[in-house]
Amino acid sequence: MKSSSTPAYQPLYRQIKVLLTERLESGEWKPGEPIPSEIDLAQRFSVSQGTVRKAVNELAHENVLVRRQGRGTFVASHANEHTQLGFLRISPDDGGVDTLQADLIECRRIKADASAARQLEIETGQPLMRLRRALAINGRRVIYEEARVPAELFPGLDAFVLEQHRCMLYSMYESAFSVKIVAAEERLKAVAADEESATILGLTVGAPLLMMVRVAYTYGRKPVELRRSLCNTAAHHYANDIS
Amino acid sequence: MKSSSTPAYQPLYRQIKVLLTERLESGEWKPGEPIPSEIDLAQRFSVSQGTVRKAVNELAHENVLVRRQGRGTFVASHANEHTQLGFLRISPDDGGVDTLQADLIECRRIKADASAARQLEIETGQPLMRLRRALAINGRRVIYEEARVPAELFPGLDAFVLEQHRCMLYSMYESAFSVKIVAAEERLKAVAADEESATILGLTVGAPLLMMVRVAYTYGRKPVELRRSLCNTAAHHYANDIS
DNA sequence: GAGTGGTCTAGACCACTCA
DNA sequence: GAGTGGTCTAGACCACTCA
Repeated sequence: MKSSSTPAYQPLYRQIKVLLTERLESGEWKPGEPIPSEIDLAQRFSVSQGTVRKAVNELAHENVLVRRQGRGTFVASHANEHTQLGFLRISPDDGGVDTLQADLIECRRIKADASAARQLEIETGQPLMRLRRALAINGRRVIYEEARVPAELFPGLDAFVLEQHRCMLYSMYESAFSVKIVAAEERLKAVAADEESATILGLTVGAPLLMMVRVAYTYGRKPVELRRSLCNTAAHHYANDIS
Repeated sequence: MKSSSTPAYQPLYRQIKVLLTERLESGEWKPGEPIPSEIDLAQRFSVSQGTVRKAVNELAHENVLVRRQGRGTFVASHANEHTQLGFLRISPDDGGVDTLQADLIECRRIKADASAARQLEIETGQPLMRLRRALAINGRRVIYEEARVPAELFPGLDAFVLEQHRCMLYSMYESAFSVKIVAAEERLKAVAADEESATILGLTVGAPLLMMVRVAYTYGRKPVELRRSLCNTAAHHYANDIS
C-alpha cells in the first residue's frame, strides 16, 4: 500500500483547482450561480486561459461545475433535476422516473455510535439527526431509507423544514444548510425484508430487498451523510454504466 | 426526446478519435501494444499534437487507451489485472479480491430467443454460446452466472478453450477471439434464490441474492455479451462510486 | 541522452447565447 | 455585436522511462 500523501510536484492547473475549490467551499460562488469567466479567472490568478480551462474541466468532470457554451460556467446545484437524478440510481423497469414522493416517518436527534462516528469522522456520542422516510416512484412506494447527518451541520433541521423541501434531501442540504453533496460511495447487497421494512413497503417478511449503503461527501471529500436504503426491486432496478 | 443522430458540426479532434477507433477495431493496434506517439499521429493526420492529445485523452478516459508518461500510450487490455477488476464490482466486505476461481458448469450452443436477439442486435434463432459457471472469491463460492454470446463471433469456443483461460472471460474474448469488451450496462435487483442457484451457492431456496444483468459492448457500442450473475452478498458487496 | 507523455503559454478563430 | 466557452495551432519546457 502506498501512502496517500500528495506528491511533491503539483502542476499549476492543480493548484488553480485547489484555489477554485476553496472559493466554492467558502460559499463565494453559490450553487446555481455562474463563476467568473475563464479570461477573468486567468487574470486573477496570473496564468493563461488554457491553465484555467484545465482546472475547470476537471471540476466539470467531477460534476462540481457545469459548463454551458456561450453562457458561462456554473456551480452545480441539486436544485437542478439532472444533478438530482445522478444520485438516484433506481428507476422503474419500464420507463423513467416521472414523479417522486417522500413520506417522512421519523426525524429525531440521536447520538453517534462508534461506527457512524468513524465513518463521519466525528467523535462517538456526538449528536446526529436521523431521518427515516419512504419514497414512492410514479406513485408506487418502493424505497424505505434512513439518513444520518451530524446535527451540528444542520441546525434547525426538523419535520417542518423537511416538509418544505419534499423529497429532495440533497437540494435541502444545499439550499437550507449550505452543505453541497458532491460525491458518494455506495455498497449494494441483497437482504431479506425484516418486519419493519416489510410493513412499510407492503411486502412479506423475508422478501428480497436491494440494500444500498451510502457515504455522501461534500467538498474536500468530507463525509457528511450516511444513508441506508432498502428497495423493492420487483419492478424496479438499480442502473449502472461501466466503462 | 431528441433524435440521437450525430450533429452536423464535429470538431477535428472528434474526427481524429473516430480514425483512432477504426484503427483499434481493425486490429492494427492490439490490446497491450503501444500505439504510435502523439507526434507521429499528428504528422500522419496532419493536425497539431494538441488535437491528437484531445482525441487520445477522451479514449483514455473511456478506458480504451492507457497513457503512461515517459513510455507511450497503450491499447487497454483485459490481460491487465487492473482492467479486469473494473468489470468485477463484487468484493469481500473485509478486504480485496486476492484469488478468483471459476468452475465451468455448462458450455453449449443454443438459439437466440427474441429478447436476447433484440439485445444483441441479431436475428431471432441465430446460434449463441451459453456458458454457466460458478465463481469463488478468495476460495469462497459466491457467484453463479450465465453468459450468452453470438456463436459467430466466437468460433471454436468450447470447454477446453475456457479451461485454458480459467476465470477471465473478457481476457479470453480478447486474446482468443479478438473481441475487446470496452463498456457495459448493468441493472441490479435483489431476488430470491431458486433451487438451482441455491444448490450451486450452498444456500437455502428463497435466500436473497444480488442479481446483476449486464449487456457488454465492444468498439462502436456493439453489444456482444449478455450476462446474468447471481451473487450471495452475505459477506460480499457490489461497490459503486457516484460523482 | 533520446524519446515519451504532461504542462503551460499566447494567440487566432469558431459555435453559441443573449440583449 | 459583445461576451461566453470550445477548438486548434505552434512552440517551449518539464517529468518520466529506459537503454
